[in-house]
Amino acid sequence: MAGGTKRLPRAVREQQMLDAAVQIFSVNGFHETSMDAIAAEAQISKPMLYLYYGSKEELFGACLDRELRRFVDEVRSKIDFDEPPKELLRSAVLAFLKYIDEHRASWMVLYTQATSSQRFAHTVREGRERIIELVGGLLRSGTRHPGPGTDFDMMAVALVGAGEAIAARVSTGDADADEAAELMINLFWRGLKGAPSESGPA
Amino acid sequence: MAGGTKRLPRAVREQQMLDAAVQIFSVNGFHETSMDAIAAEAQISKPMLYLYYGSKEELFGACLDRELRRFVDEVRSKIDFDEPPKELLRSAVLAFLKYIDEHRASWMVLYTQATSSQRFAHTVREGRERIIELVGGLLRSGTRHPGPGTDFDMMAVALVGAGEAIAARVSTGDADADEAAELMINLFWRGLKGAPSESGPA
Amino acid sequence: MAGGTKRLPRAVREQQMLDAAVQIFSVNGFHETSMDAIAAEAQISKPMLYLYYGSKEELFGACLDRELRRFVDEVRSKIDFDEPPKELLRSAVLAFLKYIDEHRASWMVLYTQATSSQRFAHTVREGRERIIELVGGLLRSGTRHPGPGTDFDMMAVALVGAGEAIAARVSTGDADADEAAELMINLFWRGLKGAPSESGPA
Amino acid sequence: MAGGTKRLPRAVREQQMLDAAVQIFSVNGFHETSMDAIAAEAQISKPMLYLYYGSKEELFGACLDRELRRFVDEVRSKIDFDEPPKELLRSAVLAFLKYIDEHRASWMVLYTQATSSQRFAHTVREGRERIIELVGGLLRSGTRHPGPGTDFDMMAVALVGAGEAIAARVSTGDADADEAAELMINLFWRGLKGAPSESGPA
DNA sequence: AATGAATGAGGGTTCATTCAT
DNA sequence: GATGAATGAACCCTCATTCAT
Repeated sequence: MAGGTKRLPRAVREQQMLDAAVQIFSVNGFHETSMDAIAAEAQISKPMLYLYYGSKEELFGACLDRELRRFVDEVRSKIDFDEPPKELLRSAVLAFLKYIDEHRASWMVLYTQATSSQRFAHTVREGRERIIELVGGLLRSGTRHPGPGTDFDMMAVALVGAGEAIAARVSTGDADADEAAELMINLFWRGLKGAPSESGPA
Repeated sequence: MAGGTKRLPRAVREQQMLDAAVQIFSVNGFHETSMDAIAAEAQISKPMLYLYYGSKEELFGACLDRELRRFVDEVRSKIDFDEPPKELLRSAVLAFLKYIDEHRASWMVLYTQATSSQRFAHTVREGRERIIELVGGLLRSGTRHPGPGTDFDMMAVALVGAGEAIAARVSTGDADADEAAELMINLFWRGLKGAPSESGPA
Repeated sequence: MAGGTKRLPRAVREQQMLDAAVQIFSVNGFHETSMDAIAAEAQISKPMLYLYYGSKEELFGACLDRELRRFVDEVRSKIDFDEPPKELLRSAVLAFLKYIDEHRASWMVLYTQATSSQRFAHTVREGRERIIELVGGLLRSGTRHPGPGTDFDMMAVALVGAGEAIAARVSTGDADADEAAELMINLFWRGLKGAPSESGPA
Repeated sequence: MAGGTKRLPRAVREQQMLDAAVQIFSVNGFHETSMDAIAAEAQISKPMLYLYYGSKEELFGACLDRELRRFVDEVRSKIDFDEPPKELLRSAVLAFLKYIDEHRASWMVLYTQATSSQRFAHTVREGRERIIELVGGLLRSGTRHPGPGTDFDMMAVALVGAGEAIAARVSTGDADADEAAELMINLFWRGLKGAPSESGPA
């Protein structure tokens, strides 16, 4: 027949499927997405999905893995550890928010979806931990004389959490990536005391 | 008969059901929770759930409503707007984290679960907005001479996001509520520059 | 309390319930009617229905019995066996169609509903048989010299069937009871040969 | 693995399912038939029913459509409009009753069942109307000099109604198709006056 | 006499998953 | 290599029916 049956190398097929899966998962969420829908979006048959990924969960996991890796790689590539700390922080925050801004549908929602099922807490937590470690490292390396009890990791947790929240606003178009980055940097660098007005609270 | 099957007034049963539903939903998530499981947990029959709440979605919505209201009420009740700003901030952060700490299973996971289904984004978003407004108000009222472009709401978004991230750590037992509160307060009040060591980054 | 609990003599209650049941059954059909709906219509509680009628089926049966009896009684009362046959036939047909016309919602639909479940075939069939016997008797008594093979009962079956079909038209307002009666009488009395034109088919 | 589970082309399965559905629906009625029962009768799994027909209602509708079409086709094919009117009438009545006689379980009960749910009144009414139009056309074309007020359609309604009633007797085995046809033809052609005895009523 | 509270049982529907071709 | 055909297993929901008051 003319239409459907194309022979594609494995790698291409895999990406094609992941693209479709990410797309549909990000729109409908894990549970509300059917394998039929993904197969339809990928323009292949369902058994192919199972042949390549084994199960819906594994497919979703593969989506998470790819997107998280892409995200980490992207952000890593945008920062230069030789920069002075403040620039480093700015670069990282900007890279983070820019990535979110440019990959709304895929990453942000997928990230959200993943947290919904205990089954993927592992993957997401790991991804988030990697980011937190990255940020924690930034903080540690940027601090000349750290106090003995300074919990850089927990600070990184807060930073990343704030980043995610701001990112959610960015991803919905309710905030501008650049402005939000500036705000975050100021906020974290100088704290509430160092609000833009330079006057600070009492 | 032992003691299970009692005639209870409507109000009591309602709470009993909500308690069970919150418990199970928080552990398994919305989609992975069956009405059977909730009924079993509440030690009642399934039709009762439907008689009182109409559908699984409505039941989940009722859970959300109750927990969010409780949370907001609790935090609100713990802060005193007449305190000086720094104390105010401390009170709020502490109240927030304490609440999470004491209602791990229920609130935190339920909060997370709710974001998984597009259908409840509304409710959760509203709840979160109420909190953000609360925090935004704190900031506004605590700042003597705000700069003209100070975006208190976006700052509140960041703070709440950071709080949620820290809260997640608290809720999993990976952080102590009091210590985490202290860290957050310092972080936000003085920024990274004013890290506990008082020495700050380069 | 003020409102609900009224003491009514048994007979009154029974009729009140049957009225409600007939009303709802006739609108929604047997299977699509819930006992709740009937109780609500009758403004009593469900246990009362069960106390008086035992089950949904028995209640429906009671409805059928009452309506069928009323119908037969009504038609019987309108015809006078001393009239000449043609007048007798006219009276019967008219009484039949008039009754339908005046009890559309109740009888016609209930009659229809009843045929839907094997369980009530009995009651309905019996009722219909009584009518058919009545009509068959009319025919028999009206025929001076019946042929040996004349199957008056089967003729009555046909008459009643035609009557029901016409009645359905009457009950939906698509036919006028008087005109329809005239047509039926002519049709049956003279057959197609004796159509109104008096000319008849080839 | 005896021989049940075969891969069958779509068209074959469709008929197989309809056959089973007609069979079970006709015996138990719409509401009292479960999809499980139909699936069991068709020796397939329930999801197949849903894959092919979407819902119980649609499946029932498909049954109705097929059976009504078959019926109309069959009766139409058995009559020849070039015959003289009386023969035409006889052919039609015979074809009608023969069809019923040969398709008792399926058609007659299905026809009856369909009237039980408001949802299928439409389909059945349409089918009946088609038949009535057919008969009305027969009458019209068979009458040389119709009177101005002759309501052939209403006469057709009566004829079809009588036919259905007779058919019910035939379908239960309480009447012979041929004898019943003869009776109907005589009755309609000559009316009660022209009863078999040729003597007629007073 | 009357009812609010409660449930056992079952039906329609969907989906992830797997054969057989 | 690729797929149309098929299903087991659950899940949501409803309803006739019955206690306990």
